[in-house]
Amino acid sequence: MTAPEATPLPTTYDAGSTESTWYPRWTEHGVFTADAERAATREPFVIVIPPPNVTAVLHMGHGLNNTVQDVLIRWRRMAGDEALWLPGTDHAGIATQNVVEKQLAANGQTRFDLGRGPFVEKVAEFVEHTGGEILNQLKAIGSSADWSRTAYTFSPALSKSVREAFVRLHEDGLVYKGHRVIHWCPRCGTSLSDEEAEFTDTTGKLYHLKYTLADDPTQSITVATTRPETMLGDVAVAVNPEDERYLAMIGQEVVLPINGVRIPIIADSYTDAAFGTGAVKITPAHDANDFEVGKRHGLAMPVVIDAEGIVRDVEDAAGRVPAALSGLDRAEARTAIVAMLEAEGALVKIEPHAHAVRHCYRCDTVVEPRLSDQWFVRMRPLADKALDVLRGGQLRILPDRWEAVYVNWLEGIRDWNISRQIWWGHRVPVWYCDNPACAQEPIVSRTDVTACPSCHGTVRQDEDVLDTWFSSWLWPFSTLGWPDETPDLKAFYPGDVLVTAPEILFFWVSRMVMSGCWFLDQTPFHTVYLHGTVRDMQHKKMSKSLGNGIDPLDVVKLYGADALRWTMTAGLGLGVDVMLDPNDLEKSFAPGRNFCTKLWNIGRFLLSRVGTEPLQPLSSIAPERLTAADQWILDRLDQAILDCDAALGPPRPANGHTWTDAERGRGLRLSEYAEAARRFVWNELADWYLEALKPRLYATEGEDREVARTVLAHAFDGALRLLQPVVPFITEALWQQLPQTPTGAFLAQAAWPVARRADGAASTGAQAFEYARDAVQAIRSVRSEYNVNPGAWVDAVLVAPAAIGALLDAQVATIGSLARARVTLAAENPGGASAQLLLRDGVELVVPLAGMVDLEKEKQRLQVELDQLETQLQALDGRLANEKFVSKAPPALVEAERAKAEDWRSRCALMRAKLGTLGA
RNA sequence: GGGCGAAUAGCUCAGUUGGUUAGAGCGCCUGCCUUACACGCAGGAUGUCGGGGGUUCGAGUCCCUCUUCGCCCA
Repeated sequence: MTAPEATPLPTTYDAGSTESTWYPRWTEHGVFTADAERAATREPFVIVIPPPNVTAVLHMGHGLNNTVQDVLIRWRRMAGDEALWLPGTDHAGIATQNVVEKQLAANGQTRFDLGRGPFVEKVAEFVEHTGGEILNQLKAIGSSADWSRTAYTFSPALSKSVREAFVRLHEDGLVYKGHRVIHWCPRCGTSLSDEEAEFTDTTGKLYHLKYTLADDPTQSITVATTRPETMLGDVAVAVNPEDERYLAMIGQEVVLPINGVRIPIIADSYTDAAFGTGAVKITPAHDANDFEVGKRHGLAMPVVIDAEGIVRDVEDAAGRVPAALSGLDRAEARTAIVAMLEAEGALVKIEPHAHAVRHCYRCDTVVEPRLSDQWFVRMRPLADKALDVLRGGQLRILPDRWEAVYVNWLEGIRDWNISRQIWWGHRVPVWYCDNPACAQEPIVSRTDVTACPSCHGTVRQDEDVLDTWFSSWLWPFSTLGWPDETPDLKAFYPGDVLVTAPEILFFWVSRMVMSGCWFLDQTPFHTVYLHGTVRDMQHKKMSKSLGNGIDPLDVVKLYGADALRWTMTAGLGLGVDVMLDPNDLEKSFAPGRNFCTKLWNIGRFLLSRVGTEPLQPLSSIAPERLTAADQWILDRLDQAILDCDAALGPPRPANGHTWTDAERGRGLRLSEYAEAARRFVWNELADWYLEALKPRLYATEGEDREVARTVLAHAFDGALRLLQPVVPFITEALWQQLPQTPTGAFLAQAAWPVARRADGAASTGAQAFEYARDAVQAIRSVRSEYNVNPGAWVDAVLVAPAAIGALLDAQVATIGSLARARVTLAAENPGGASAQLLLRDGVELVVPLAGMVDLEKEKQRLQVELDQLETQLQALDGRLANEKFVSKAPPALVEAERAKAEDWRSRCALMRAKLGTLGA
C-alpha cells in the first residue's frame, strides 16, 4: 500500500515494527490462502508441513525446516502457482501423554488414578489450552502458511481418515493381530515400532554362563549373554549344526542354574559359531531372534519379566522364578542373579562388550523385548509401490544419496507394529462381543459399534490406540478431506515437495509415500528435500537436553526474522548441516542483519534519488538512450534471474509426472540462490551501478535523469522480487515505497521476474562498462599500492586498441569519478616513470606518479608476473606440442588453448618491453 | 557386523557427463568515518584439493588402497 507521498525512511531498519506491520496485512488480505477453484487454471504447488508436536516449543530445527519451506512456497507463489503450504500439528501420542503424566506425577498421581476417560479429557484440555503455540511462533519467523487450513492429527476430520485407512487395510488383508516379541518400553508402558526403539552404542558386559549337562555333571556347555537376568526364562541352548565342538551334545539336556529347570541343547543355524562361545541361550519370550528359534523348534515361551520390567512368574513360568528374585526390578534382578550364578560356580567370566542397546525414542528407557499381542500392518505390498515410484522417477530424494538408504530400508521392510498401550490417541477401531458364548468375530468398523451384530449383546472396543505415525502417514491427503472426494483433495493432491530432516525418513517420509501410493495410487509429492541438522560449533546436534540450543524467537528479537531467515538460507548447501554458535549469536546472525541493513540503505538512498514522481516504463525507453552502465545493470539483472532460477528450479518434472535423468538432481540449491540475489543487489547494483550513477542522479532534471530513474527503479524492483522469498519483510517494506508499485499490491504476491534476454549474452554497452570496471579496479589497486591519499586525484592514461578505445571513450568520466583520476585515452604508451598494469584484451593502464613511483617495486612486480605467466605458457606450449593432445582432445578445446597461448605470448612480450623501459 | 557418505583457503562449503591460471561467504591483513551504509568502502594475502598407487594427451573430478571422521541399518 503505497503512501501517496513517500515519507523518508528511518535511517536504520526497524525489523520489529516492519514485521508487526506487514504480517497482519498479508494475512488480512488472504495472501497466503490457496483456493481450489483457482487451481483449475494455475499450476498448484503444495507443501505440507511436517507437523510439529502439538506441545512443541519452537527450536532452531523448526526454524530451519520452516524457513526452507517458506522460501520455496513464496517463490512459487510469485511464480504464478496456486501455492498451498498446509500447516498443522501432531497429537504426538506418547510424547503428549508423557507430558501430562509428568504433571500428574508432581501431585503423586498416575493416569490410572484418573481412569481412561478423565485422563484423555485432561490431555485434550491441556492441548486445547497450551497446544499449538508453535504455530504462532512460526508466524513470527514469517511463515506464509495457509492458516485457514490448519490441521491436527487428532481432529474429528483426520480421525475419520485414520479409521478409513485402518479398515481399508484390514479389508485388503494387510492389518492383522500378531503374537510375537516386540519392543516394549516399561516406563511408557507400551509397545514401540522398530523405528521407535533407537540404537545406542554402549559398552556393556558379556556374561559367560556354565550350564551343566543333566546326565553327566562333569560336562557343561558355556553360553554367552548380555542379559543374564533372562536366564530364568531359558528354554534351550542353541548351537550351530556345523559347529563340531558341540555336535555330541545336541539332543542332550542341561540344568539351568538357580531354578534347576532342564532344557535341551538344540541345533539352529541362527547361532553364530564365531560369537562368544558359539552357544547361545534361547529365551523366546524376551528376545525377538530367540522367539523365531522357539517357533521353529516348538519350544515353550515362559514370560519372566512383566510389563513394568519386574521379574516374576508372569506366564507359563511356574517354578522358574525363585521367591528370592520375584518382584525385583530387571536391573536389580541382574545383579542378584549374577551373584547367585557366581555362588553356584556357574559364572565363568565377564568381559567388556561393545554393542547397541535399544532405547525408547521418547523417554530413553532401555527397551525390553516382550512377547505380546499387537496389531501389525503387513508392509511388503505397500513398500513395493513406494519402491516403484522412486525407481520409475515419479519421486526423487535430494540429496540423492538418501535414495539408496530409502531403497535399502524398503527392500528389507518389516511389518509395522501399530498398536500402543497408551490412552492418548486414535483407539483401534475393533470391537469384541462380550458374550463368551457368541461366535462373533472381532468387528472392524468405520463407525462406532454399540451392539454385537450376532447376539445383540454388549461389545467392548479394543483397548489399544494407534501409533501416532499411523495418523501422520496420511497427512498429505487426510488434511485435504480424504476419504471424501473434496475439491481440495482434487486440486491439491498429489503435492510437490516435502521438506524435512533425514531423521524421519523412515518414521514418516517413506510411510507417506506408501500410504499415498496405496490409498490414492499416487506418490504424495515428487520431491523429498532432506536438509541438514542444526549443530553447534562442536558439531553437536542442538538439543534442549544438551543446553546448546538457540531460541529462534531470541534471534528474531535481536536481529529480526529476516536476519534469521537469511542465515538459514544462505548457509544451506544441499543437505549440509548448519553450524551455529549458541554462545555467540552475533557471529551467526550478524551477516543476515548486516545484509538487511545494507539493503535498507540501498533502498533509502535509491528512493531518495528516484523520488515519487511517476516513471517512464522501461519498455518505452529507446535502447540507444541507455548508457553502458544502464545496459550493464540490466544484463546483470538478467543473469541474476537466470542464476536464481537455475539454483531453485525446476519446481516440478517438466512433463508433469516423471523426472528425467537430466532434471532429477537439479534445483533446491538455496544457498546458491541467496548468493546470486545478494551478489546482484550488493556487489553489482550498489557497488557499481549506484556509484556510477550518482552524477546523473544529482542532476536536477533532464531526459537522462529520467532514464536513470527508470533503470534504477527497475533494477531494484527486480532485486526485491528475487529476495522476497528469503527476506520477505524488509523487501515488502521497501517495495511499497517504489514509485511504480501499484496501490494495494503486495510484493509477496507480485510476479517473479523474468529475464529480458534468456541467453544471458552481454550487450555492447555492458562490455564497455566491463572495460571501465577493469580500469577502475586497476587504478584503485595502483593507488593503494602507492599509498596515494584517498582524497587526492591522480592522472591515468588508458592505452587501448582502437576498437576498445571507442568503447572506453564514453566511459572516461565514469572511470574518473569512480577512481578519482583524470583519465585520458591514448593509442601509444607514453612511457616515463609510471606505474603500469596490463588489463584485458591488450588494454594498458599507465599511472604517472611524479616522484612517487618506486621503479624497483614496479620492476619486481612485473618480473614476478612475467615469471608466472611464462611458466604457465611453457606448460601450455608443451601441451600444444604434444601430438596426442592435439589429436585426441576435442578440436574446440585445442583451438581455445592455441588462442590462449597466443594471448599469453603477447602479454609476455608486452611485459618484457615494459621491463626494458624500466631499465631492467 | 553390513551399507552409505565426507575429507578442497583459518572456518563452513561450491566445484553438474574428466579439459581456462581451483572458487564463494565468513574470518584475517592494510588504508579510509569519501554528503546511503564503519552492520560500511577500497585494496590485499591464503590451498603439495587427506596419504599412496593406477587409468588418461590431460585427474580436485574416474578406479584401487590406506588413514581419519560422520550418518544409516542390524
